[in-house]
Amino acid sequence: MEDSEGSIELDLVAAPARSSGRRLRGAVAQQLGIAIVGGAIGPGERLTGEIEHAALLEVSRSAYREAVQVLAAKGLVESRTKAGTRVLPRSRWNLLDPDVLAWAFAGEPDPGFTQDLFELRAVVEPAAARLAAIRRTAEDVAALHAALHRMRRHTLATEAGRAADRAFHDAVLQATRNDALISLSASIGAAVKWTTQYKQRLRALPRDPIPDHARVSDAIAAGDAAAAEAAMRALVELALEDTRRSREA
Amino acid sequence: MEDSEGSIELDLVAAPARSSGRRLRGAVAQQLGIAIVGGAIGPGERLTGEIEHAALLEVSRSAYREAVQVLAAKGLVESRTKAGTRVLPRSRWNLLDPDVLAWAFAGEPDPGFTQDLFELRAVVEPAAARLAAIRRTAEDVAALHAALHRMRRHTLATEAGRAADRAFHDAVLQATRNDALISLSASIGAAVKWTTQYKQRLRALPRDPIPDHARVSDAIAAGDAAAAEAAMRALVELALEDTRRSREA
DNA sequence: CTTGCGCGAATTGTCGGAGTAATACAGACG
DNA sequence: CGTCTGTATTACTCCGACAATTCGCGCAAG
Repeated sequence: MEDSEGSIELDLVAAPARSSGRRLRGAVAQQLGIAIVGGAIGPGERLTGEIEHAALLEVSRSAYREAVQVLAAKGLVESRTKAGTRVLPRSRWNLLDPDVLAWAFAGEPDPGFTQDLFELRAVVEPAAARLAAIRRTAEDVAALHAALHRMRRHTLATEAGRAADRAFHDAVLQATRNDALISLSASIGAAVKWTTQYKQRLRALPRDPIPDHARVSDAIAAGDAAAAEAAMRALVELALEDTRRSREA
Repeated sequence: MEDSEGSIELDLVAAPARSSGRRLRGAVAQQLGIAIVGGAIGPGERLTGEIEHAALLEVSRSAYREAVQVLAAKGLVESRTKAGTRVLPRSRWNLLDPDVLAWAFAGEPDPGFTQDLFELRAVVEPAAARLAAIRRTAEDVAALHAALHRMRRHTLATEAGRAADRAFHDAVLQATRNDALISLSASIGAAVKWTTQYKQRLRALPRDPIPDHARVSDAIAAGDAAAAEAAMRALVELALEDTRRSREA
């Protein structure tokens, strides 16, 4: 391959950024994943030609195949002999997979899908707050307070502040002691991250989010399930309203 | 490999059942996945020795590596140079991934996790029924009626009946027109499938599930959001009670 | 003319081996 | 006692070949 560069200038796919810690196949998977989730490839039928596609990306067939395995594991593609590997319909995708979510928000996020994620939060998080209020331990309350404290110090304008925001929501899910909900935490957290970032990008946030979060924290600490649920519902709905307003603005 | 069988009788891992349509690597991934999710390997640190482990399973390194990539994509393991591939803590697993769910229920299902899944259903499905009542189309109502009809004809004692049950719940999620919830449908559906099967296995179902489902269907068809949410909540809670009772019996 | 069967070609699947890169660990050094 | 460097181990990448599968086409039989 040491002499192929002279004749072929097919860098159009942009050399996979392997600087990102991820191994080469991870970069290939990310690249293909973004192309698929972003709609650049389309849920019809593509990716034919294993060897030629690998050559196009300037990686070996092994690396390309392992990347495709990752995509197949997330339900994005399906490989069958003779028929090639085709992109599956969107309904088969594991949209809540953290990687898939990251890929979905790598480009311009789809407003409709962002709305869907907020709706999911509106369904899950209030119920989670209710369970958390019933089952929280002293450690859970401490984690909530710590996250809230970090949110106060930094604002949502800084990455540290947004990380604290995610830590807060994660702490609520953790306190439910429900493995299925905790697993959703990774997805919810990603949704919170991307939507908050999206909201921030358009204009400075118009409202102080601290009181909303404090109300949730206090209700959970007090063990008041109904109040925790109501406070969290208000929080999510206000966040949704902010996002919608900033999109229309 | 044609002569290796004579000296080595290490079939203890049981020849990967590749008859199941799945390719060899899929069988390896399933085998490892069940071992991990089932707790046979433990979230500590294992799977060291890529070549030797591949030899143990009597597959090539390529197939073994691709299987490991699948597991890594689902958050079960993490590979790092020099340190080997270690099983990640349970909190990092994508428990809602359909494959992971299937592996979790391949052996004896963990009662605690089953309880967690029911709690997830209790959170998501009533809210989904509410949204479905608001947004359902004529096609959605037809799908609900068709599933209900199939449930009436076959019972939950037959596979066809259980498939109809899953189709019913899937139709509700579909009617929400929310991609995130629809994506959860695959997980919820798996949870419904396994828990129903688990319930069935212990003793004949003590209650007729048709009226509960019919109430949900009618409320959604009528566009009555509150009634749909209440009916679905009752359905899930009764199902949970059945499961709990059959576990204690 | 229609229908069924089998052969061939194209594509993914599987294999084994060689060389590279990264890193945990230990030992030397300040 | 802390830091640095070297080394050994492990996964990562690449390569080329062969096997398995299956779709499509042509041929033959009805």
